[in-house]
Amino acid sequence: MFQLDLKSRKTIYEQIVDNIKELIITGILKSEDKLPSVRELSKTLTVNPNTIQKSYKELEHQGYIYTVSGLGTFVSPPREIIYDKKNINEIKSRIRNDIKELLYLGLSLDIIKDIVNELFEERSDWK
Amino acid sequence: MFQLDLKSRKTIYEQIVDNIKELIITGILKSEDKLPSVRELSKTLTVNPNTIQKSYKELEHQGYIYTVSGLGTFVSPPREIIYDKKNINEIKSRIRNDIKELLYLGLSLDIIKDIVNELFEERSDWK
Amino acid sequence: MFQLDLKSRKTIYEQIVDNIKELIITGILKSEDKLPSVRELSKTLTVNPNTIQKSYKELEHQGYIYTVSGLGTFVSPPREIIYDKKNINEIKSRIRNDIKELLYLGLSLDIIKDIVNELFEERSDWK
Amino acid sequence: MFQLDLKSRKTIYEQIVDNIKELIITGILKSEDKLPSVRELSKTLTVNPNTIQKSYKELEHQGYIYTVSGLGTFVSPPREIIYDKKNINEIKSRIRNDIKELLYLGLSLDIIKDIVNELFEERSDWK
DNA sequence: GTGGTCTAGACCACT
DNA sequence: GTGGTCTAGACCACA
Repeated sequence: MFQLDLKSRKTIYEQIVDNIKELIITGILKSEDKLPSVRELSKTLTVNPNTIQKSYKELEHQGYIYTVSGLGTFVSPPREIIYDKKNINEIKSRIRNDIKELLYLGLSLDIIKDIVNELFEERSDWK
Repeated sequence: MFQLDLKSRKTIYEQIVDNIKELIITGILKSEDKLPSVRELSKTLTVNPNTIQKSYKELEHQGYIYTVSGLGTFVSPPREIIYDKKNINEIKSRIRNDIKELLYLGLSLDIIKDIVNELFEERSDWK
Repeated sequence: MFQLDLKSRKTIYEQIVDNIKELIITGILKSEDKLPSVRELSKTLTVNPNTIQKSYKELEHQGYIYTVSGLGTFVSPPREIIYDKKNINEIKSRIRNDIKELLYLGLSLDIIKDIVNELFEERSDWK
Repeated sequence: MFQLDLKSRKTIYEQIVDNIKELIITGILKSEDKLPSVRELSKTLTVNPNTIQKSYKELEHQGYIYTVSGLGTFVSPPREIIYDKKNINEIKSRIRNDIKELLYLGLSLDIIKDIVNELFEERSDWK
């Protein structure tokens, strides 16, 4: 399904959340698909079940998945994903700061644009 | 100088690092300017001196400031800031994550491109 | 594991850094080995946990170890150690200073060369 | 005479001691030469007189210079420089560790030898 | 006055 | 249990 990077500064639980989000966004996991059970994923990732549990709860909270007790956990239909203007502005502001920092490091605007376009390329195939 | 946001999820020391970095990047703090002493900033922010020192060490580590023991802490000249792939890749990776998050939020790639281009417009006049 | 020398002019945290580095370099601590937890080492050395943590952070910073919060601290695989000019130049500069000091002590350049060659002999068999 | 590097991690007083030592070793300052007065050097280096004072005391303690009150400070004749076997072994051991570290960083013995020889070249002209 | 180290002890999030 | 942050307060060396 995906791999964890223990050396990353990200928490394991954050990585799981991000990875599953990514799988949903990219369409690898589709609406109403069943996610692996907590125990199952716990085994395949060799990670404490509590950690998986917590990740699922977070994803549920964010609207990406839902749980039917006794049946399992499933991917939510797309419409339920939260669309939040405040949130978008926060992210925009973070990107603004990163651009500033790159400029400060001596990169030219053109080079920075290239870098960002590179990032867009990474995504351009699947959406 | 700046204010801390106690409600933020960021740790105090991270906030201090980010704020000072911002002051340096925007040119409000210039090369060879003296930063407030550990104790001084500690008082004005009502934060423990150890926490300030940790922030200063992190900034020093990142190459933004340097320290003369017994004299104080100063802003590094811009060229000395570590201009290496590691640093740039870190920022690149931050932007990558932000783009992902925008996608999670349901924005299309084209809209995100527009947003980023907007940010570039903001800068195109002053560099 | 190792012992601290309270008489040394080196600070405690420097001694810890140097000792652990030595254990890693000599291969006594191998890649992916778990280091003692902060609290554990704190007890065995009868040193404050903060001091241990500072040492661990410094080692992480230098690329010798990595940390998984909640799990523990581990030895990095060798390739990941920051192999860059900065690191090597630092060591080079240390050796330069040592050569200077030997000259201060009245040794001639030739005698110093002999001493260094002796050190190379020690290694020539095992690498 | 020489320049201080404020960005260095070395203390100012250490730098002064090292620099003057170097001048004596290289023969630029010769036996019985008069050193600048504390006040004078204080001005030319724009450094606190106490710092100069302390440096001179350290150099006197190590046998490199001597003071005649009312007259000034002078370079000691060469024979008085302390020759200390214990000290030499300590330095040797430091170099051994540095070589180990370079090996660990992935450099081959031959490359390390080249590096060290480079350092010897730096000195080969003046002794 | 400056930064640097260290201790003791508390609290938090993650596993 | 693990590491990470933070406070309070002490002591040191250097300028």
